[in-house]
Amino acid sequence: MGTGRGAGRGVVMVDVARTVGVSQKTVSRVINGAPHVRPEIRARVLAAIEELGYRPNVAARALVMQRTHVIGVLAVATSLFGPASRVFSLEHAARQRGYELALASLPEVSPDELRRAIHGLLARGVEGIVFEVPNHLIEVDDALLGGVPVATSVGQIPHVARQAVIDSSQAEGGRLATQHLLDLGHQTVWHLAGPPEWDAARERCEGWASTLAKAGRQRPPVLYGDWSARSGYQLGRQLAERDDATAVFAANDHQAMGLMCALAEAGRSIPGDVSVVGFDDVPEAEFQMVPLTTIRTDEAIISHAVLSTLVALIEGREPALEQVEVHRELVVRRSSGPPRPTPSGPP
Amino acid sequence: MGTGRGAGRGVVMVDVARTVGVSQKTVSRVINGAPHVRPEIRARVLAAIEELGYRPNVAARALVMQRTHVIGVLAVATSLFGPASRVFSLEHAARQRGYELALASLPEVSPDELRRAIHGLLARGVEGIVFEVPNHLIEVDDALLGGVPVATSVGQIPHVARQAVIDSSQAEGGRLATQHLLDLGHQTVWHLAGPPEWDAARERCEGWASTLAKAGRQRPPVLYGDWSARSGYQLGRQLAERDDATAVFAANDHQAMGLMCALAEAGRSIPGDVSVVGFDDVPEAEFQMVPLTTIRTDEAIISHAVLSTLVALIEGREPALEQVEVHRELVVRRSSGPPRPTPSGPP
DNA sequence: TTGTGAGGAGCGAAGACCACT
DNA sequence: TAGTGGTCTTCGCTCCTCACA
Repeated sequence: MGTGRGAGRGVVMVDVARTVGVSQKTVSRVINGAPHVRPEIRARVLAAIEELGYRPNVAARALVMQRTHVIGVLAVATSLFGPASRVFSLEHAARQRGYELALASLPEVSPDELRRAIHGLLARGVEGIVFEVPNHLIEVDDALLGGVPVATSVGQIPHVARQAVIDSSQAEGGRLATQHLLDLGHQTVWHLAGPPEWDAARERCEGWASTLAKAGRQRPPVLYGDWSARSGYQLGRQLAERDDATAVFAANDHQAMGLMCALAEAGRSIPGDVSVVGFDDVPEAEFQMVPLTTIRTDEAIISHAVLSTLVALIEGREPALEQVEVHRELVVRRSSGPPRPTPSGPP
Repeated sequence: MGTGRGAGRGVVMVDVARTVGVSQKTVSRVINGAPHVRPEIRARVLAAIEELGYRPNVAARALVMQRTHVIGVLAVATSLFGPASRVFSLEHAARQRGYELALASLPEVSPDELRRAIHGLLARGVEGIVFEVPNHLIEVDDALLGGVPVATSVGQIPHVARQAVIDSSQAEGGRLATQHLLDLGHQTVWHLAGPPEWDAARERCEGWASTLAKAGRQRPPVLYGDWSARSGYQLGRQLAERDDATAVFAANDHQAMGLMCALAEAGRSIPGDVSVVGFDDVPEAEFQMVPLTTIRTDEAIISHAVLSTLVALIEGREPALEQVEVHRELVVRRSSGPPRPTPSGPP
């Protein structure tokens, strides 16, 4: 049963036309700002629209225009700060450009789930898809996508013709963090990486590795987490046992928090015994019990760039930019400091 | 000129019908699982659909069915953990019921922005709206909503006929937290509340106040924050100066983190000098340098309840439940403990 | 001519109704 | 008379064509 009608309880364009005494086409012109309508008629039409509470029917418009103005977003791990905030800034960017988002957040990260989700998005008539998933998962091709363009900031997707890849140069952040710790006088820097399937994790790791290499420092083994505070804690327990680790760069703030928790538990002081640098500058990083030194990124810029290029592809233009200048900034707080002067002997 | 078409590059139902050699109507029947189609024909139609890569046109379907199956979500403060995770679980709940979400996240919280956002959602043809905003903002009425039903877990909305309010009994969490601290032996409990405009903040505060009252304890003044770690820190600096505050219940984990930061900065130990209890159990609460005692809630249940009732309203049924049994659990970690024995000597 | 408006076709799918077995 | 399946119309809107100032 149910009324089920989304808006305007059956008031349609022709009703507006009739109350004003013009043709339906004229009302259409007014709504779409088309020319050839006298100002006086325009005003009367607008008044009638207001009075009747008329709202255009999106479905009818989409049908005839062959456009839905819907962009799909495929996201995983939306419980994490980064992915979640990216979805919201994508939504914001989309709305600014006259599009809306269709969200598909994957509960599990499997190629099969991904295919299903893509099917779902296409069924909803999306005109483009943004991938916010680790790109090892993305086993897609043009056949599956039905020619719909895609965009991502997580790295190139194979076998897809119409795609825009935004290189957000995450490595730069890794360099900043690592160099900061070296500048403080640490011999070398350990790294709690994110999952290597994530492009962002690989790039941050690469920035770390290259900085160490350039400084001619020895590179400790990479410890891989999964972005969670828990994984940071678990890896941190290993690190806490060895006293040659005086500086650690964690791939995100939550892993850094877990690390600090493990260090505190082991009785190691921050930054006295171990300096910690995170990545993201989540709002609460500043207010940890030891305020966290971290890398701040303007994620909104990346989202806007991703959306711009995708919209360009959708509208048949060549995407303007593929490299976006992202402002990355080191925010120094209390979790990083110079190493303790080494006495000649270990404890 | 872009192609702009969302799916299936122009393959429409008639094409499927022609390749099989049946009428368009028969294909429609197969797709919608309608009766009166021989299994053999059904199989051939399905095969043709697969082969041609046919995808139903959502706009056309929506037009003729007078249904969009879109539910709007109006959210603010999506940078916070709570609102963000609620949006995602709403999305999940909606998808399970065959609906999709249209998201409108408000950058600023003003009644004017809210009206604009509602207009936007209605223009997108939403069949119902979920409010995830502090309810003091919600100045709406049926005229503005055009008769679209609403649902919320943030409290009753005045002047709206078709609405479902889910009472998630947040007060219970406040009681659990406060009682826990009293049970540990604290004389009384301070409260860092959330912004009083939020129903959730008021309820948690009420749970705290009533527990103190029932125990016959003196009630310290309420300190109001804004959910952020920063506000927790600022209020915490005030609290850190007075040594009669031995136990604090913060309205969410992030305020609790800020509080712990301020306490640590002031040299007060946790839980030795001050016990802290949060609310939400964000994933990193367990891995703070002093792991945070907090209240865990199954937010997903609330979201599902909100969506169920809204869908019931949309489909013209009477909503089944308005009160939902939410599992709230005290998670005891290291940030709470017994008070230090007072030097003057207890009785 | 140059605005300014009306009328009609059709987008893709589903429902009412009819025509065969 | 059931079960099948086809035909025609309709949803609300935009574009095209054409009529009138």
